[in-house]
Amino acid sequence: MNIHSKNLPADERRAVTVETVIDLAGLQNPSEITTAAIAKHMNLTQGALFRHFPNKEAIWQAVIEWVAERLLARIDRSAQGIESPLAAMEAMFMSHIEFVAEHPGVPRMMIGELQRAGSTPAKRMVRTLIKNYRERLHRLVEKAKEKGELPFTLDNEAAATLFIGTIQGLVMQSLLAGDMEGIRRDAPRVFKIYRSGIENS
Amino acid sequence: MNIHSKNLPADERRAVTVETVIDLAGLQNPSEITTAAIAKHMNLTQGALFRHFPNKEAIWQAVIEWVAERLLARIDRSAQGIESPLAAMEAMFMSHIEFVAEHPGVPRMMIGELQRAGSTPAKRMVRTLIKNYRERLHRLVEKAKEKGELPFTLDNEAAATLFIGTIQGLVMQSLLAGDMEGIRRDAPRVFKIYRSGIENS
DNA sequence: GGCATAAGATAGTAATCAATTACTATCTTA
DNA sequence: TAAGATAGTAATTGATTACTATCTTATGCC
Repeated sequence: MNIHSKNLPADERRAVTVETVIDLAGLQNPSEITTAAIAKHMNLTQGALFRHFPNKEAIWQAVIEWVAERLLARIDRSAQGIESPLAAMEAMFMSHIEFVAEHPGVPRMMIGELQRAGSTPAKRMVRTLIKNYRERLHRLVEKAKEKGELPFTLDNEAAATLFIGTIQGLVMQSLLAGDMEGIRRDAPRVFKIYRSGIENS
Repeated sequence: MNIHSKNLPADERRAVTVETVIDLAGLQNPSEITTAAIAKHMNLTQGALFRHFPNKEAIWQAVIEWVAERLLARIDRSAQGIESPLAAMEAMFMSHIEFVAEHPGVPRMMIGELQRAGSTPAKRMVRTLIKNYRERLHRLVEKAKEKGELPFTLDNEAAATLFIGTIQGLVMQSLLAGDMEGIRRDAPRVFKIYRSGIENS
């Protein structure tokens, strides 16, 4: 019943599909990924995909769901057991960067999804993900203020926006350079400036 | 010979096309803008577009060219005559934000272009634009160090990455909120943190 | 006022897309 | 081991895409 047998159970086939899409998104413009390309990349016929998903939108929804679960779990785990809220924020930042470096297709998909007009199910999921992300940041910033690690004068919302924006900026620069690996090298240098920024506001 | 007469000279028609594409990019996913949509939005038939552009790629190229010229001119003008390099950087930041708020389609197009695989002419132009942008930042940071406004220990490249990343992050949050106007409100708050960051590194 | 030409309209083309169909292979279980 | 359930194939659908060929009209010049 493993991945190499021809006929997979529906839930495993869906899982393989999600991984395939994330793979492909690392190689090409996510909005140009066709159902035929997905199927080919997983040695399946195009029509078979629709045995497991009602339509293409449902595939994207499943992918975003996968991302949201993994990313939040990963950053939560990275911050676990760290006393200092500021150190926890740094751990979150680095594990987020590590996640993105491992799955370069992920930020590309999220960016592509945000570009879509209106309110698709997938776009709503991205929104929810970032809302949850901001809430975690907000709690950490508040704790840091209580512990005296950050000044009470710090603008919480701006700090959260810049935290996420810093990551998004790093992703953009990597897209520009066509090299998502370099993000591991640049991230600590950029975070250092961010940290100085919130510590002195 | 104005915009409302039916038959425009070729160069004016091209100019109108560029403006139309930027308009549309503010309303929908740039990668989903069809030549039919462009033509309809400017009261022209689809086929007529190809009297003025050899293919669709050339339209995108013209748009990016328009953006690169205007944006660099605008930020250069905003920094002109400002003694303090740090104040000049702030002026650049704010005029960039103002530009983006006026033309919400612009960052969406740039982001979309960066997503494209390989190396299209338009993508190369985006790359060049950002290279020029970084050079301007680099010069200002160096001048600021000489004048004692910024510490010599500051990491120039990280500072440039975070400057651009901060803007990109603000754009992303606006895309998320579906409201590019709010960027004017958030920008000064976020820049304040960025400024503290580079001043204390 | 007639005429050359630039600009636009009309009506196509071939290619590509997501989705559906009729059918077949494989697995599960009674 | 027979029979139903599940998963996959191959071919086809209508819609949409960028692009083109041909015909028509507007504009500027002498």
